[in-house]
Amino acid sequence: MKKRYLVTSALPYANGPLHIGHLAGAYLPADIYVRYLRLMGKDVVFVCGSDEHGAAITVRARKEGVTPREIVDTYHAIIRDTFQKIGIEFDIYHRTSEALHHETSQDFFRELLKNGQFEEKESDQYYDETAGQFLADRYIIGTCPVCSNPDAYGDQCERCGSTLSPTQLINPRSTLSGAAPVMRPTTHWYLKLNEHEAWLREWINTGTAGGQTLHDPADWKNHVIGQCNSWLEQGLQPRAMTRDLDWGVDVPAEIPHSAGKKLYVWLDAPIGYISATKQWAADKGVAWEPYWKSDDTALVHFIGKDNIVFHCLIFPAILKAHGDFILPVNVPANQFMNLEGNKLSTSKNWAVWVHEYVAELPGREDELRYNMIKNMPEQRDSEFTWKGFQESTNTELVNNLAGFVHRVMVLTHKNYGGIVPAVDQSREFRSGWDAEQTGTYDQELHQLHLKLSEMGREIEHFNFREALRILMEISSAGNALLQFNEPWKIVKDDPELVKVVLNLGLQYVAVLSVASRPFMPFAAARLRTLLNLPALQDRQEWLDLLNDLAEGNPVLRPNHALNPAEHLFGRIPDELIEAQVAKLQAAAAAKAAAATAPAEPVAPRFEALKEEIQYDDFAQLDIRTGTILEASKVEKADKLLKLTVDLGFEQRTIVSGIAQHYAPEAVVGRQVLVLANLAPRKMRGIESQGMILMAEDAEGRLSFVSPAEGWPNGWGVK
RNA sequence: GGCGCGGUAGCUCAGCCGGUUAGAGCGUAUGAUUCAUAAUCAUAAGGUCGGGAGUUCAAGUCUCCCCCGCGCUACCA
Repeated sequence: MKKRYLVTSALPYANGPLHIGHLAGAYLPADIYVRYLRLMGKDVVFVCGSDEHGAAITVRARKEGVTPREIVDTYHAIIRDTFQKIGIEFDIYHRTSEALHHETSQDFFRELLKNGQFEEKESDQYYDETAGQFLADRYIIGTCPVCSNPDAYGDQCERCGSTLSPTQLINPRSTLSGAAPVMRPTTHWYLKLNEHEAWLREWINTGTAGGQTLHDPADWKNHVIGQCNSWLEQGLQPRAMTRDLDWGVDVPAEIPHSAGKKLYVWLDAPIGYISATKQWAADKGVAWEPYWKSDDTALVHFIGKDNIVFHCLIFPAILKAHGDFILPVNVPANQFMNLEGNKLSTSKNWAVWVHEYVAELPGREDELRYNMIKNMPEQRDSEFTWKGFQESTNTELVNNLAGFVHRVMVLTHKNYGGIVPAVDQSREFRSGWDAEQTGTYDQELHQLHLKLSEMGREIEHFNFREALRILMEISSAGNALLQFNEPWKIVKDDPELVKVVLNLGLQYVAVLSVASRPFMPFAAARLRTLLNLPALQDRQEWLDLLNDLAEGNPVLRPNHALNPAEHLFGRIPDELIEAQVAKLQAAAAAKAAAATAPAEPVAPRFEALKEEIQYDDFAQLDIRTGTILEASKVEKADKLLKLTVDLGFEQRTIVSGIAQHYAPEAVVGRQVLVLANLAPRKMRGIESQGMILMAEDAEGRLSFVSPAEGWPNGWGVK
């Protein structure tokens, strides 16, 4: 293992909140890894931050009539808060809008320029002559060539998901002025990636660079290496590192032609890792360089699969081009997590938003973490379902884990008043790991040692699901230990054996209190409290535990007093997941409805006037004031409400087609106008004795028309 | 269109460089048990390893073709 670790998670883009896919992809795995390293006493820094630049943010700001700064401030706060609540514990959560980051990125640009890594190239880009500026891809909309969506963006069509370039759009227009953009030449700095191709190929496939072996490619995931080779085989092309943008890091002003140019995301976001480290070091009063420039540091990037080539090829090329910097020792990219059979989609609002989860299911952070780790998309895309979430919580966390802890605690309280009993370590009993085997105290502690080190090994190799499985194996073995030895039964005949079994059961729980922390930090803390052990401080408690177990030292000493038994987890009732599923579907349906609604407000088209009539024609209508007394839905009718209306001199039953606009309870007490001499008519078996007058607009919205408040019922309208 | 990664029990997923009867958790069935949030433990049933062909003494594991999912990428209107 290396001397120190620098762990990064992909910077979340600050124009929206986090969903479970983000969590499962880049943040939870990193958090597990880092928490484990801390418990092993390693020197580790875990950095992240908001990625706050780019056209998508300015587009959104324009649409909402606010400044880009307001957008990023809002989401930066939400995201930071969400991480904290779900227990993702960064050493620093920075942001790319900080001055420190701008300086760091600009220094990188200067250094690369000085090293001759760039070539200036001219290309044609769309330009808005009215607004007087070049247009980022996002600023151009037009008809999608694939699905004919008239409002596709220049980089992507949000309806069909196609990746586009602005030149593919049919009838492109600028979102700034609405004008058709024109092509105009512009100059940018291109990183000569082609010159880095050879060493990147060797580094990816053999782990060696500059004659030095830096990592073992066998430790990298298949899909990561495959994706990189896919790119390498097509040949790397120079890539623009600057853009014509209005929200980002300026190309340093002293450089000719820099006016109006911003650093493109690849010279911005990943360098955010470095800026964050610098800020952390400054806050802490330590040097940042060893974490980025020392061979005995392991740099690990946690990302989603969409980010592979940038973290495995482009960013390493940038680091190498700069010189001094180390390369990542691994980039354990995860695949994607789907939701209830469909891809997560922000634009379709098909997502479980983490900030909503922590608000709606407070105190259940670990239940989500557990299910996400259990289904983490480590090797391929995986799936989150609310039903699965309920099952994993109820069967594994509540039944197995919490059940085991509770029965050991209860039995100890019942038999020994909550005091850890002293034991005769020579006694043999049935091992929890094998019903056929007898075990001794020493052997069981040794077995726990093996399981704990096995878990550590899996975590070190980014096999978090497997590590979690072993955690549950310890709990199951604990349950079996009780089951095989039946302390509740033998307590009368062989009290000494009961002491051994329960003491050992408590050692299992103590091991769980440490081993569960990387995965379920909140539950781990509760376990420490139950056992009356000090809270974990990330001071190599895992390592100490390994050593103690190896030497046969129990974690909980005889006569140690426990706290009262409490349940570690609570069941998730059916209603809770039904509500979440309904919410998910409603949100998606609302979004779909909004998408099909006319995109632009069309000029209102009033109905043509009807044929002229005489006063006598009007006088035939007997319109009266009335008040709705009762209202109820008509069965098997979507639109109908059955109303009882007071006309002063009598009450009428009136069936009215307003159910889709008004809930029954919302119309009771309402004053209305009633066409009182309309011939009765049966609707859905109910005779309607009149008609409620409503105003209706072009979109079919309805509104009651009524006399002024407090007007008596039964009087005519002239 | 090209490239990459996947397609394994009802469900969610492991299976490294080819080698005894293909694994785990959940679910199901049966039995045991009652300390514990109708929890726990044991046993069993269940898969022609996407389809086809080939290499090999031997293939889920290698090669080729096809189908499906996902990702990256090209090009065209």
